[in-house]
Amino acid sequence: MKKKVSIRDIAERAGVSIGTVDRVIHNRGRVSEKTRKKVLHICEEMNYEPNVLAQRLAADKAYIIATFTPKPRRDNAYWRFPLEGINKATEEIAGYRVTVKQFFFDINDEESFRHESLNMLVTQPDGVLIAPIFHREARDLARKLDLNNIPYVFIDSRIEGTNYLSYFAQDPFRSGYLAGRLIWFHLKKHSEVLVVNFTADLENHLHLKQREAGLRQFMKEQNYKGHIRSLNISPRDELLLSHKLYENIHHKTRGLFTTSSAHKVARSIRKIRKKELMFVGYDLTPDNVKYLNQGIIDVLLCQKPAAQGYGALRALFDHLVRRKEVSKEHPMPIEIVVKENYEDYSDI
Amino acid sequence: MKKKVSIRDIAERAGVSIGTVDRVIHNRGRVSEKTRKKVLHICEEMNYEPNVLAQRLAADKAYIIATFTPKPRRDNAYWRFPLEGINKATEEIAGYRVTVKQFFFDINDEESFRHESLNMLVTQPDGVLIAPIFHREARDLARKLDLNNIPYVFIDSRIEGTNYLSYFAQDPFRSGYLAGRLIWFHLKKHSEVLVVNFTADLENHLHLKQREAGLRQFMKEQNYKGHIRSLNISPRDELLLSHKLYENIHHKTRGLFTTSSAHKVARSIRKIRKKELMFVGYDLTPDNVKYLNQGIIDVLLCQKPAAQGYGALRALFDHLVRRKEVSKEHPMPIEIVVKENYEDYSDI
DNA sequence: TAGGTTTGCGTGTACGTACACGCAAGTTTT
DNA sequence: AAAACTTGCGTGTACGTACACGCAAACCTA
Repeated sequence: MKKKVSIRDIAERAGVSIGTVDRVIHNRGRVSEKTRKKVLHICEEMNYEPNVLAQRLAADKAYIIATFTPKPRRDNAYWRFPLEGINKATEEIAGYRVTVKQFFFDINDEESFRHESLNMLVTQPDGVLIAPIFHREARDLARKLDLNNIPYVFIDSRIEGTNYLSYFAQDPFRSGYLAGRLIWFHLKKHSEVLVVNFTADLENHLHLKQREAGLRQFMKEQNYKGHIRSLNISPRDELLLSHKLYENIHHKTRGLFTTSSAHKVARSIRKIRKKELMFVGYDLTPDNVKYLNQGIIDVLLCQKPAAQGYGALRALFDHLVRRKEVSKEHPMPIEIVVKENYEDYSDI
Repeated sequence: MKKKVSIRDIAERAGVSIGTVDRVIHNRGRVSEKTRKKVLHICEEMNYEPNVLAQRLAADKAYIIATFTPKPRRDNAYWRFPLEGINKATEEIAGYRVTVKQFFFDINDEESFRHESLNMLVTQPDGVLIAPIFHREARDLARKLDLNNIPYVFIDSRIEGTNYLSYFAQDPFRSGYLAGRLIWFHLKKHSEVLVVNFTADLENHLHLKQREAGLRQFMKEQNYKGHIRSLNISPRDELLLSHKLYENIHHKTRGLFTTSSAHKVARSIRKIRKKELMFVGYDLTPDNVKYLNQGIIDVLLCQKPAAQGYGALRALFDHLVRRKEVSKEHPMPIEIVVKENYEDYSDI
């Protein structure tokens, strides 16, 4: 194939040294206007494109990317998945002089977010991946990063009004809307649907609220006449869950939608006759998958957490190292997972 | 941060020259067993990983990758998608001295496959991506490539008994099995299911046959007592389709499964009352999506054709350029697509 | 006008790897 | 035993770019 032109070729043709060409290309100044024009013209003419390999090799800069996510724990298996994606991307970009440092905070403790974010900042990262669980604290962190001109990417959700490089998250309303469709397949004319929100403060977990809103919107658009009940229950009252469910599920109930922690609801309703009930929940955690396999849960909506971690890290890499344009928006697909295809989603 | 170890570091620690380390790493021989072991041991110990950039720069080889897929046409929109994935991957690896050349054949003409494959071979590609539509011809091509030690990757399906580097395709049986589950959600005790195979020769399109087999297997395992009809119709008899469908769909029919060309069936049954019928088909072609949006088709199973093209090209890149181990098996996930999330699948 | 600064350019080394070559010591062939 | 290989290793150059350094000539300052 036709050989690529190098700055040496340019230099030769222009009758100058490669140093001069280098200065022109990088706008380092100290070149006469006449020479500059000439070199640029020849670059154009010979269709010069820099050799990325040689650039990176010569630049020899070691990048540091920091990740900042909730610490995965037994009752919080979900956050292992983004880490898997992060680890995969880390492996792939090994050899490019990029160091990825992982930092964690406690998902139930705003203070740990503040504290650990400082630990992260002192490593002087060149880019940061953030799961902005705590709105206010995450916004403060974003501001600091903006001040220092450090690019950052959000996963899971995003903070409006910040200057993020990109985000990778699912639209909660749309996913609820889709859940509506799935339950709809199974409904009869006079059935009922039960929505379970497992949280103490629905207003502080807007994505759960939006999931429910999406489902109700769908039913409304279908002119569904049956009743849609909501059951909001705090994690503190977990012991009451079983009782509450029995109270709210009866022979007309043909749809069940949990906006989080599907496995807890699944455990409670194990004994209810199942073929009658279309049960849709979220996320492929091991606990949830167990009940999916048992046929208690029918569908799990997946937000591809591993892909989020993977994509976000690669976005930072593309931006920092490869200097490529990165798309600012990355709405994650809403994956429909049933017993028969959940294996497809066990890896990234 | 900790500097990456180079072969120089290895050489220093081992008390040999970098040339020796190079010979060990590349198995060029002419190194005493003792030295070899020592160097390898130190590589392990220092966790040496080659710098891809420097490797590529030094090798200074320009790779050629050829792709060989059906030419996308108006009645064959599907094959645009793999190309999109191929183009995306091509962009990503631009700058690594890799040239991707696309070759096409006519999906209805075995002769064009043979002919174009020769055109492809004369470019002396270093790796090939193949859509093995014609079993016998594809096998011949694979043999030639094997003889010349040119690695190749299959998409869409694979030819058993060949020495492919990797494949990216969906398991047709499993996808039919999954379709069974989806239709099952909608069935009543005494309903019927209709399966439509749109082909002249089911034996020559085994993946369609396997899709149907998967569905039947699922129903069998559920102890489904209702009837499952099969309607095999040749594309030549397309005009009869409408009539045949009316003949085979009646008030008890609550499931409709097309193993291909869903849009043609959809067009024919537009006028049949719909809410009663759960219609599952394959592939997100524009025609199919149109009927998905109109509510005629309920679910499309997607085999991620763009991801297949993308993954296959990257696999070749990883193998040739990055010399990384490539997984031989890449079963594609079976994506469940409904009206409410099809947009998520419009890009890669 | 001596001294300093700026402008404009070339040279040299480094990045990490591949590979051709060379050379001494040991081994086989004639 | 001389000639011809083989084994085991080191050296040197190339890949294309970045960047520090150096050095004239031109320009400015006091």
